[in-house]
Amino acid sequence: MSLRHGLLGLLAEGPASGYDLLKSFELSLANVWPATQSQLYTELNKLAGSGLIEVVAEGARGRKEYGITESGLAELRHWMTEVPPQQVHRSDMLLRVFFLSQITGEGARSYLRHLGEVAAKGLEELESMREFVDSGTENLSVYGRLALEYGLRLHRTQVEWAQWAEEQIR
Amino acid sequence: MSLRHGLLGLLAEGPASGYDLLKSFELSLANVWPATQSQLYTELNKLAGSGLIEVVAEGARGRKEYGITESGLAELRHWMTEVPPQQVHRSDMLLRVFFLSQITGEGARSYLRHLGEVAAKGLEELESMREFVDSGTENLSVYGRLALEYGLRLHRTQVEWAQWAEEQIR
DNA sequence: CGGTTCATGTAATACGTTACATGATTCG
DNA sequence: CGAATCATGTAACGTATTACATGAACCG
Repeated sequence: MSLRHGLLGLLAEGPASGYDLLKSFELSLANVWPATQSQLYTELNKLAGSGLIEVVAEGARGRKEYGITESGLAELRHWMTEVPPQQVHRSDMLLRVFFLSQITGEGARSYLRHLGEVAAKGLEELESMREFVDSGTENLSVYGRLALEYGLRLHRTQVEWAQWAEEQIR
Repeated sequence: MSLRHGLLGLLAEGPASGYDLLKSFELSLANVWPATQSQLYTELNKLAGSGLIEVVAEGARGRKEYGITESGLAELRHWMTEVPPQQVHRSDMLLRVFFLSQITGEGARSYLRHLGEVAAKGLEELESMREFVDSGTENLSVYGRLALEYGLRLHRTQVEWAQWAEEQIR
């Protein structure tokens, strides 16, 4: 249900085409709400159908630029302020942890080590992203920075946990 | 695809009915891989159909006790060791953070405060869960403890981040 | 004997992924 | 003029949620 709100949120900052929005999802929202091309175009048509967005311009190659409508803005604000955020995260990574007794001790340690490495790699990426953002060439909002910082802290936590967890298995 | 492996993992520790498994999902796996009753029974039938589990006993009230088969164990281990964990989480909570500029500063602060409170509450719950586990009455595996510790650290991180984030908006 | 718990299933709907399909325009 | 990029869409399939539906057995 939130792809819809991701699109509304982006369109609230200005008109854009499906193609533009896809790029935005790939760049800024990739870690928060990934979406496929297919899903995105379908949802745009649904949103236009229900009047939350509308085509404001048409360009070359069938390009359709969408703008958010008043009722779209209302829906966005309603979602922001009234709809309680859902706290359900599925994690196949953690699910495996529950079943580590099914493999050998060395297998378990190597799995946890791997998790640590992956998290460390993700952390590095986010750090270079922050440097890029801080250099000023890219204008990420204050709020984008908050989200980025969340990612940084989360990854650090995971790196530390993975190290700790590996040590527990002896 | 991982509900399947959650079921296999639980059945690897001993036979159980759909009803039993549902309780296990609600208790131990609720924070890692929530599943509904409907989904679970459907998946059990699929698993039995493909020979990864089998009915080992039938009880009162149509109770069917399932056991994992050799090929089920093989599939579980394959998933544990060969299939790379997916690192894709969607978070409507963070998505909202990206769009906080759409509401007032006070609205934004109150949202972040709320996130902190929710995380703090979750943290408390996990802490009492740990106490319960450590008291020894309940026998959670070493690996369950690792997952629990992950949850604790994650929640602490979120509490701290929410406080920090709220201070950034002035 | 009546309410709770045990126990299993189906149907409709929504959301997400992968693959398929097509074509216009720009740029070198 | 050919490759890359821009640009949009559909179809099939798998997974997840909600609601509906049913009934046996246990316990007080």
